[in-house]
Amino acid sequence: MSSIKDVARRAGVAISTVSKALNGYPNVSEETRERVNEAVKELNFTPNPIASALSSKKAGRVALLIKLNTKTQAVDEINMQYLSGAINRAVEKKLDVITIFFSMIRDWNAEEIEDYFRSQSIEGIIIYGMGMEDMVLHQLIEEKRFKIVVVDVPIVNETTSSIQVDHEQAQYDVARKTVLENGGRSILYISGKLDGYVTQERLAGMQRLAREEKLSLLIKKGDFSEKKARELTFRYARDVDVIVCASDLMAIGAMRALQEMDIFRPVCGFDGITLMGYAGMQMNTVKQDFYRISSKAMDEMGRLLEGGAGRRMVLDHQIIRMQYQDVIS
Amino acid sequence: MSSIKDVARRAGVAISTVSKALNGYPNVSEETRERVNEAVKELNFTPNPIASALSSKKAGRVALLIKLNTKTQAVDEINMQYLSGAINRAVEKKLDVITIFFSMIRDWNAEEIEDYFRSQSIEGIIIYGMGMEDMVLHQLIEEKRFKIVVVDVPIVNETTSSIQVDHEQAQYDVARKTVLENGGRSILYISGKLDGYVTQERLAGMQRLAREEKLSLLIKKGDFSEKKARELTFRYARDVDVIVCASDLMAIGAMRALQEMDIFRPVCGFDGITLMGYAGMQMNTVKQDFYRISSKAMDEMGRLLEGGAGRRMVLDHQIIRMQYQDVIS
DNA sequence: CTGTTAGCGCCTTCAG
DNA sequence: CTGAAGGCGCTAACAG
Repeated sequence: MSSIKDVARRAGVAISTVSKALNGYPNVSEETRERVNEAVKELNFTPNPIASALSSKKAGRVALLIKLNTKTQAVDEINMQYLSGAINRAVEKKLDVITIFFSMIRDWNAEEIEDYFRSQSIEGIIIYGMGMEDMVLHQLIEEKRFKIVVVDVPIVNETTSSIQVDHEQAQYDVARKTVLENGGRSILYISGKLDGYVTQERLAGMQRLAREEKLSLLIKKGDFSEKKARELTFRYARDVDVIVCASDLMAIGAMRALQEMDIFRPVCGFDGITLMGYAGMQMNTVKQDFYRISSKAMDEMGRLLEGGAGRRMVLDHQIIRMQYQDVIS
Repeated sequence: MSSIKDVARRAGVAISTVSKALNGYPNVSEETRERVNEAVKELNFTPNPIASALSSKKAGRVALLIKLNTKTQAVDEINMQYLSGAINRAVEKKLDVITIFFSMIRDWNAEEIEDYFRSQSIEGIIIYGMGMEDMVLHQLIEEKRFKIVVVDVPIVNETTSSIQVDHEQAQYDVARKTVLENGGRSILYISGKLDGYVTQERLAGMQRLAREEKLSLLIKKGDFSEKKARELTFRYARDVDVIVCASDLMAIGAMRALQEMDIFRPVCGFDGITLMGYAGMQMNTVKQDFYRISSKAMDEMGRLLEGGAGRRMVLDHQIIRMQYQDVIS
């Protein structure tokens, strides 16, 4: 491993000059810059990021904080999309990324969490799947000691940006399409967990549609659980014309229940996960591009780290019809 | 952020003494150790891993190299299990982990890959999903410049350990159970990609069973593709009594084809993924505990980093019957 | 058992 | 535009 010193000697310049040349400082003549670059090539030199971080006090490390659903791995594909989107983008931006699972810090208080991140030289955190009940995370955001990007949570401050699709509009769109395609005046809406931010937004979208289209709306809490959606469907499906679910998983549960009841009701979901196809069902759903959302989140993190202020970002969504053919390979 | 210097002053000892006390060196009196610990508490001190890494030249960083299946996200749960198993274990062992996707380094040559890892101060690599065709990875292993743990690839040298379940035996077990439960003398075996290591092992297990039980065996290449398994089933299912697939995904494809053909043949899979349940099928499969495999891989990495020699590790497996009830939440 | 002294590889003023 | 010098926070011999 050659060091910057070797490069300096090889190029016949001082160490500091090499540093400047490599880091694109303006005050280096084109000639020396070239000489340095040559030396770098010849020695196959790669700068040591550890030394660089220590010296400049900028590690450029960001943590991806992910909440794994322990109940079902069916939605792992969402997290995997999040991970790959963020990581690939981070490589391009030369940021260092570490992945942290929620379960690890679940029982820590805000101070412990902060210490841990500090001890890991982490400057930024991208948070996926945060709920209203995650008090310590709220605290972390409020304290503004880290640059934070929250996905699907509408909180913004000087050091915090938020990114998400418009859940209200998306829920409105997918439900509207489903109702228009199939007809029907009464709807069973199976919502998510009440402490989730997106739950409220999606619910609002559904309510707006009901208001505008003068539909009767029966709202039940499904907690994003396939099982609950299944039970709710058994109980209420006969009384309504259409079933709108706040997640694909619940939509699958509802659909299965309908099959067992041997009655038909149009169902729509939310997320656009592959599983949908495997479950052998066809239905409308909202396709969120998790990979892209996460890429953008990392871009935004780059901005924050460079001193930008927090802001709100809303990405677009699509309404699609998912089926088996789409997922088979 | 207080530094070791502050702690030293506060405790009234030298910097190096603090370092020794904190890193559990033996030659520090109980008394000073206590004083140091107190000072640490009072100052809320957390050691700076960057400085430590630079000084000791041990970053303790390991990379998780993961091959994402771009065709179907249905198996993301496997990778997610791998990731969480390794990461959680790494935290306990105070190792730094970064995740790297195969796609990123796909077109690099061995030297570029090595430079990249070096530049990232990575000392160890855990490789998931490596195939025989991945020449650069083989080169990386042979060059022995990194500590490597390969999952599901039986290669071992001084700096490389391998870890996996006994695929030969597992395939034998699951196929045997399925044949015994259902009867039948002729088998269609839908194998994986021929350039995969596990493919060969599983095939060998199937062949051993056929030999021992005097079964007739029709072997077809399914490439781990659900679609291919589906096509092969349409074509050959009528001629056999049982269908054994080298992966759950292919088993699902086979099962669906059978449903469309409206004939029954027992099918068994391999992996034990949740999707199996969602597909609404019941069948025998091999349950691999990916989380545990990955934890063990990280343990083994710890051993290698401390100077241990590479070795082969084989974990146990289970034969289970997976069904919808098992996966619903 | 404790303190002193060099660095680790790089960045960053500050003179020249 | 270039070079010298002083750290960043910590570890690791080596003296004492």
